[in-house]
Amino acid sequence: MSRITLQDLAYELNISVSTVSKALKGYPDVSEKTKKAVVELADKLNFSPNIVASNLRTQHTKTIGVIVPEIVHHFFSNVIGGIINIAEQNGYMVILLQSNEKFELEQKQINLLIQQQVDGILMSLTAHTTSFEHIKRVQTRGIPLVMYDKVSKNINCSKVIIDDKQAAYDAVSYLIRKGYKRIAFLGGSLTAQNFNNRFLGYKEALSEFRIKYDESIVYITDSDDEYENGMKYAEKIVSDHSKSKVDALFTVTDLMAVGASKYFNSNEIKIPEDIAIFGFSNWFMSSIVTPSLSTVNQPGYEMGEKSVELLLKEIALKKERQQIEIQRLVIPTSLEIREST
Amino acid sequence: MSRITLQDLAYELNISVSTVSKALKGYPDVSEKTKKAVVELADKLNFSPNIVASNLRTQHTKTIGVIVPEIVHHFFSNVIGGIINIAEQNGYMVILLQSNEKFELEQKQINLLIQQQVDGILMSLTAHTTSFEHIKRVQTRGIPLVMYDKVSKNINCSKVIIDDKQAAYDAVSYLIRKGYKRIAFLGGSLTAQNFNNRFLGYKEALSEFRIKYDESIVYITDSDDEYENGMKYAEKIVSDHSKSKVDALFTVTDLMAVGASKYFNSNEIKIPEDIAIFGFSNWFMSSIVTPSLSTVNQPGYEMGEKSVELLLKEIALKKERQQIEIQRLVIPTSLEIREST
DNA sequence: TTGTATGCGTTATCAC
DNA sequence: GTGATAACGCATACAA
Repeated sequence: MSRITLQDLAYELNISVSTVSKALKGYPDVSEKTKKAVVELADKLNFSPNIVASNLRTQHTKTIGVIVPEIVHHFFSNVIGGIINIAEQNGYMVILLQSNEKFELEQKQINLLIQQQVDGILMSLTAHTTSFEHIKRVQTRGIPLVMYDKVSKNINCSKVIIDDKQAAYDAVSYLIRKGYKRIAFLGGSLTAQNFNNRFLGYKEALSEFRIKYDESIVYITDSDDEYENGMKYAEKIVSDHSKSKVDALFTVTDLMAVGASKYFNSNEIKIPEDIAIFGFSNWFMSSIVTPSLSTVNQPGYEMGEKSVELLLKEIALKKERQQIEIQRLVIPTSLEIREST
Repeated sequence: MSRITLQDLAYELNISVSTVSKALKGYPDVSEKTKKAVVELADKLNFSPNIVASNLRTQHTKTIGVIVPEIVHHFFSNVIGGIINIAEQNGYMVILLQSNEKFELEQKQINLLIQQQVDGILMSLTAHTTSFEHIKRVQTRGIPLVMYDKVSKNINCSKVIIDDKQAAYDAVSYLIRKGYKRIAFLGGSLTAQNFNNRFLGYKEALSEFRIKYDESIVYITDSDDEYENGMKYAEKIVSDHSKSKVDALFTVTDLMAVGASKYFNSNEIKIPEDIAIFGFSNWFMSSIVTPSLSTVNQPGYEMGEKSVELLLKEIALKKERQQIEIQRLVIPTSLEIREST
C-alpha cells in the first residue's frame, strides 16, 4: 500500500540508492550479481518507479499535450487515434484537452500544458482564435509546437494540414467534367479559414472551366447545426430556383450534404438525376447513407500520425540542441466517388 | 527561455522562497504589500509554476488516467468528451490511452499510469481481458479505480454501466406490443458481456409475452465488420426464411442495423412494412439514415460525466482518509422510436 | 509576517 | 563496481 521506492530496495539489499538506480536502468558499471539481485527484489516487491520524481530530475516528462476543438467528431477522433497510437509507440503519453471552440478555454489550456511541463504541444485552433499571445508564450519557452488542421499564419511553427482549396477544386472540377453546369455552393462562415479555402477552390474550378460564378446559388449557413442547415438550405435552393436550374450541390461538410440529401430524398427529388451532391470529409456515415455520398476524403488518422511524428522529431532535435526546421506538411486528399454524383 | 522559478522571484525581491510560495498561493499570513509585489513580478516575468515539482512534493498529480478500447467510435468519443469536460471543470487533466481491444496493451498501460502517479484511473475493459492481476495491482496501491461500460465482476470497484438486458428487453417488448411476432436477433459474439446481456433481454421479452423462442432466427455474426455483417445477415434472413415469416429484426448495434437496412432498401424490401428494424446505441447516423432507425439510446456523454464524478469523489475521500463506498451506477437508457419500426 | 530547514524520489557527478 | 552527495522546484512545519 505505501509506495515502495529506490530507498526501500537499497535498504533491503544493503546497498546504496544510486547502485539500485543504476542497476534498474541497466548501467554497464554494475556487477551482474547485484543487478540481478536488484531486479529480482524489484519484481518481487512490485516496484514501480515514480516518474514524477524522475521527470523533475531529468527535466522532461515524456508527455505531450494535445488540444482539439471537439472530440466527438469523426474527423477529430480519427486524428486523436493517430496521435495516441504513434505517441504510445514512441513512449510518450498524451494529455488531451478539448477547447470546445472556446477561445478562453484554449488560452487556459495552453497555460496548463506549460505548467505541466509537457515536452511538446499539438494543437488545432478554435474558430475564434484571433489573438496569439498565449501561443507565443509556448514558443518563447522553447516548447516544441505543431499545429494541425486549423492553423494560423500568425504563428511560425510546423503545420500539418490538407489543401482545402485544391480539394474543393478537385471536387467541383469532377462535377463539371461529369456534365453538371449549375453547381450550388453551401458553406459555413467564411471566416473559418478552411471553409473559405474550400470556397476559393469552388470558384477557381468554375473559372477554370469558364462557368460564370453566380452569387445567387452560393449559400452561407448562419447557425451551427450543419445537418439542420443542410435540410434548410436544400429547401431554399429548390424554392429559390426551379429545380431544373441547379443540377449539383457542393457542400463544405458531409453533414450538410447528408442533411440536404435527406431533404431531397423526402421530397421526391432524385439524387443524382435531379441534383447531384458532393460532400467534404468522408465521414463514416457518408458511405452508408442512401444514396451513398461522393465526398473528399480527409485522412484524419494520417494527419494525427504525421503531426506527432513531426512534433517528436522536433522534441528530439531540441534535446540535442539542434536547430529545428519549420515544416509545412500537406496531407493529400482524394475524391471518394459514390452514388450521389 | 530558461524557466523562471520561485527562487528567481525570491532573489529579485530579496525575500525567501517560502514567502514567495505562500504569496502566490494566497496564504493568509503574507502581508498585502509583499503579496502584491510577488504577484506583480510573477506576472511581469510570466512565471509559471513547475507542477511536476509540486506534484512530487504534494504526492498528487491532479491527473487521471483514462483507458478506452477505441476512440473512433461515436459512443466512446462521447464518453471521453464527458470525462474531459468534467475533469477539466474540477481542475484535473486527463491522460488518454487507447487499448485497441488488445489485452497486452491494456496491461502495459495500467503500469504506465501507475508510474505516472495518476490520482485515479477510469477504464473500460478490452473484450479479451480475462486475467486481472494488472488491475488488482492498481487497487493494492490504493489508486482509486472506476470501470465504465465494459466492466468485470472479478474486480471489486465502482462501476458505471447501462442495463443492457433491460434495454434490450424494452426494445423487444416495444416491437411485440407494436404487433411484430417473428422477431429475429442479430448479435456479435456472446462472450462479450454486453452483447450477451442484450441477448438475455431479447429472450426474456419473448418469454414474457409468451412468444416461443426460435433458434432459427437468432444470428450471431462471425467477423468484426458490423456493417458488412448487417448486410450479410439481412440477406441470410431473407434467404433462410421467406420474408413473410420474419417481420422484425433486433440488432445489438446500430451499425449492424444500418447494414441490414441498406440491404433491405436495395432489395425492395420495405422498412418497416415488410420488416421492422431496431438498433442499439443511438449513434448519430441512426437519426439520419433512411428510414431513420429506432434504437436504444445509450448516453455516452453522461456515462463519461458520471464516471469521473464518481472517481473524483473517491479521490477526495481517499485524500481525507475516509472509507470509500463502492457504487454501481446504472445510467438509464431510453427508446428512440423512429421510422424503422 | 517572514525565513529556515527539510523532504518528495530520482538521477548524475564524482570520489573511493 | 559502489556509494556519498547534490540537485531538480516546490510546499510546509516550525522557528524567529
